[in-house]
Amino acid sequence: MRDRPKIKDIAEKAGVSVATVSRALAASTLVTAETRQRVLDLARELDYRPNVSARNLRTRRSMTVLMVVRDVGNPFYLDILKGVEATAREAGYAVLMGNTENDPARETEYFNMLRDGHADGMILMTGKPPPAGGWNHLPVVVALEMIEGSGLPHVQIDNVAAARGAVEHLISLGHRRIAHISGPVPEPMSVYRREGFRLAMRDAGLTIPAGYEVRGDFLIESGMECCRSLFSRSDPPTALFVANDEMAYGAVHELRRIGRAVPGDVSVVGFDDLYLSKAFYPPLTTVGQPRSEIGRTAMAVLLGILSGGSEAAEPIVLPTVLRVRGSTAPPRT
Amino acid sequence: MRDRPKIKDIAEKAGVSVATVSRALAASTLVTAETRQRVLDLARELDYRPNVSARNLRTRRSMTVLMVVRDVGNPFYLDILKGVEATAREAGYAVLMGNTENDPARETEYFNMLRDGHADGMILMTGKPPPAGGWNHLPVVVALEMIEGSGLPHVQIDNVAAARGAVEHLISLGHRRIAHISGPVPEPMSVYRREGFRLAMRDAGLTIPAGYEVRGDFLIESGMECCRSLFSRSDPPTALFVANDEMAYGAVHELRRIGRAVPGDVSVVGFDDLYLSKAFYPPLTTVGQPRSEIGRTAMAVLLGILSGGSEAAEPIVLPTVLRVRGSTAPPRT
DNA sequence: TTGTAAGCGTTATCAC
DNA sequence: GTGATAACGCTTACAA
Repeated sequence: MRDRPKIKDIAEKAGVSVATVSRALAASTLVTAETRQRVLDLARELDYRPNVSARNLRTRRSMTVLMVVRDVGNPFYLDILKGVEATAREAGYAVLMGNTENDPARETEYFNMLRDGHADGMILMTGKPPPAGGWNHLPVVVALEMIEGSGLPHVQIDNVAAARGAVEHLISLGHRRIAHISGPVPEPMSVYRREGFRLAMRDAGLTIPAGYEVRGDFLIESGMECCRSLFSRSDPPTALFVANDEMAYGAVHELRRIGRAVPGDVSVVGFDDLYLSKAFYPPLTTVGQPRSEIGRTAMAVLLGILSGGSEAAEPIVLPTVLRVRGSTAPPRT
Repeated sequence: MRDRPKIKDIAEKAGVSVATVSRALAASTLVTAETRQRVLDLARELDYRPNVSARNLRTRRSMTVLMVVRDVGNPFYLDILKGVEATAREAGYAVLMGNTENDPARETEYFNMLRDGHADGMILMTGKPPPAGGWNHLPVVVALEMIEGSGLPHVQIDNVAAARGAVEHLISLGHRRIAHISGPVPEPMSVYRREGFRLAMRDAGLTIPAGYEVRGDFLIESGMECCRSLFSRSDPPTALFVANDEMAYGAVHELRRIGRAVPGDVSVVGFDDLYLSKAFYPPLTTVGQPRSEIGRTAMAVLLGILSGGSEAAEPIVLPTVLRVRGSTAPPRT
């Protein structure tokens, strides 16, 4: 940074004005090929790089987007980040990481970064709406989560239908006593997955015994605890629909600990298809989400907004797929 | 961004000069408490936020650091990122993500971002040195990897000793025929872990049969393939030291596929202690790295450099711990 | 086609 | 203590 060559230096050496240099560098047509080449050669020779702060100040853009998640430590976001990063890079944008840890102060702080010019746009995956007041028409795309009534563009999956399909799989195997380990309801994503569970059960004419819906927090340990409570009952389930893979790992772990075979005694279905679920034992039956595509699509939508396009009013819903593996089987008869 | 209030607006409303406003906002002592309060109230009222581009241009700092990894999709980096992010945030820095995919062009591109003012410093985890020429004394901290002869500050673990300890564990259980699935040698990290394997074997007076060292690439599939080649031999090993957990998952998966029990027939030790290894079946014996602390420490070192401190000449070596779990046992007699 | 000059919104250096 | 004012390095009317 210190003593980097600037446009002025190139201008002096080339015997032209700074304006011409700027135009040449921008590949403007308003400059002869000859002078343009001279400037380019000089720039290369001096190893010139434009100062981004100066450029940003002048152009009022940062060519940076902000990706805000609840927890950077969650492996679920990896492929999404990867998709966002790839698409952003292609378009010349850098990606800033935002981590809220569900802290409201941090959430608004990241929105502020949009206004102070830190970033031009945001991909929001916290499920929390922008703070009220003057926050309209922000270049924000909501991914994964749903922020109802926000009017923001969304890129998501159909959680209800996906969950329903997963439970229907269990039912079609012959299970009747199916329990659900949910996410942290009343967050929309958790509510929708639970809703899918309920719909599938209802349509099959099955009742959900009291206490068969247990609330978790999406972490491994929580899967273990919820599982423990379900299997301390006198009427334990023969199958579990778990709201995400991590809790499913925990549930399987706990089942093994208390001596129940998976899928022999209990079938388990997860949600997310983390990259490890296929190497898990038993390989986990789970709902696959197109994470990488969610990231790429969200970034593409954001790019559209940033280049002045109109925002799509309808949420973009990407398809999921049920991956049937070794953790589900017919119930023991 | 558009039509945000600026210092000038506050100055006019407060009836003072922009200089005074700037000073008041900076909590300078060169301003009366009274005017300071007036400015602060006004700033809050107008919902003022300083323009970062203008500030960066003037101060010649971006208050941003760049964290560059080989593959953002690798879960191994999660806790490190989390540590970096937390420490950076406390110090008022934002974190930009860089992803090289081992592409040399990208690697230099991220170094360029340091020079063009995109970021003030970098935490480098690619193992690739800065491009030659004029790159001296860059505010770069190398984490995890080793870039020998670079003169850059390092935050790392002792891979040789950690690997050695893992293999000694297998030896102490009574194993004699121990094979090694390595990372992509000749990369330093992979070489060091293999070196630890060799030293432990040598010290125990054990020979390593030809072909007992198989080269992987740190991914699950590679663990499966390497394992397959080892167990197609007439003298298969009774224990495996695998250079990372992901390949260990793959190896265990493959062992199960060919009907070998873990740890009954074959013991397996991994490296990294990914957050899933304890929920894996069998729970994986592995070398635990203080990932979060590596991230925090690397960022702290970088902050020291950025605030003008002298760089530590000696690498900072953080301790590892062997986590003995269920994937290792004495060999079948 | 090129040059001149006016900003972009701050912070820092002077005076007063 | 406070106020003019000059940078910071770039882009872009407007002139020539």
